[in-house]
Amino acid sequence: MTDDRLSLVFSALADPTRRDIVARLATGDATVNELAEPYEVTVQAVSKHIKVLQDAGLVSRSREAQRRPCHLEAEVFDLMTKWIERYRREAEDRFRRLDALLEQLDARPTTEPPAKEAAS
Amino acid sequence: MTDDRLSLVFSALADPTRRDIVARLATGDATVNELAEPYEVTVQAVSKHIKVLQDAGLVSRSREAQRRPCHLEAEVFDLMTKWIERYRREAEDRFRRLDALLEQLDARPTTEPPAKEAAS
DNA sequence: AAGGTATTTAACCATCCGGTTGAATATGAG
DNA sequence: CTCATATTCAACCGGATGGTTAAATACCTT
Repeated sequence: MTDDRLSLVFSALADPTRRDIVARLATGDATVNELAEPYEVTVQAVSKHIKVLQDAGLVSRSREAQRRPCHLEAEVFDLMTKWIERYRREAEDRFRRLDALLEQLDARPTTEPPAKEAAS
Repeated sequence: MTDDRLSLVFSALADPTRRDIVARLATGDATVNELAEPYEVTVQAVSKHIKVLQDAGLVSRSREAQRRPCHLEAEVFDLMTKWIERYRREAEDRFRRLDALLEQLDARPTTEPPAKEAAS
């Protein structure tokens, strides 16, 4: 159902542990075991979290002996930012227009009725 | 489990229908019935979606006769943008530093061995 | 070949989530 | 009061999700 990229990214970041992992990876690459260490959950659970982040394109892996370090892919953030900014801007523009309209109405003499369709 | 605001917001936007509703609300307020019209799902399902958006602070309601128009609250986007931008910046900075380091190494004379412990 | 470390897979479980139908509530119109 | 409209609440269902334990895989070391 949620196979589009944006859904995967938002969904991945909806979990606090996963956001935490992203925050940790922003300071440098790390292995599953290193990432799992601070948490109480098993390393398998963290492995699953990383799978989710990977499927969302937020994390990539490499190989280095037995280890498989995780690397944060920052570009994916753009996708979110673009979406967010678009609708925020629209909503704020609309708000600004409404605000201007109200100011305009406010400027009129209050003796007149509220201008309910002043036909013609 | 996920009662923090950021989780609620990301989780709310992880659903395509809900993102669609947000997009729709960015162009103007609308009632549940109006919002439900374009979709195949029942109006109850849309009502639930709106509840989720409301709990995340993305949408507010008012009353107007029987209707309860939905209004998009754009400020909440800031929370996400801040979080996203923070880690993107960190990751990009790190990338830039690594890039610079590689360039620096690249500038060295290639006649020398790759500087990996010149043992034996 | 044998053993240790890092990681994933498999099977399972409880809970959450998005959807349904059906009944309840709230408000306005006759 | 009664009816119609708008919305929510309640109970239920199937599939996803986050967690577990136990076993398998991958790679290095000896």
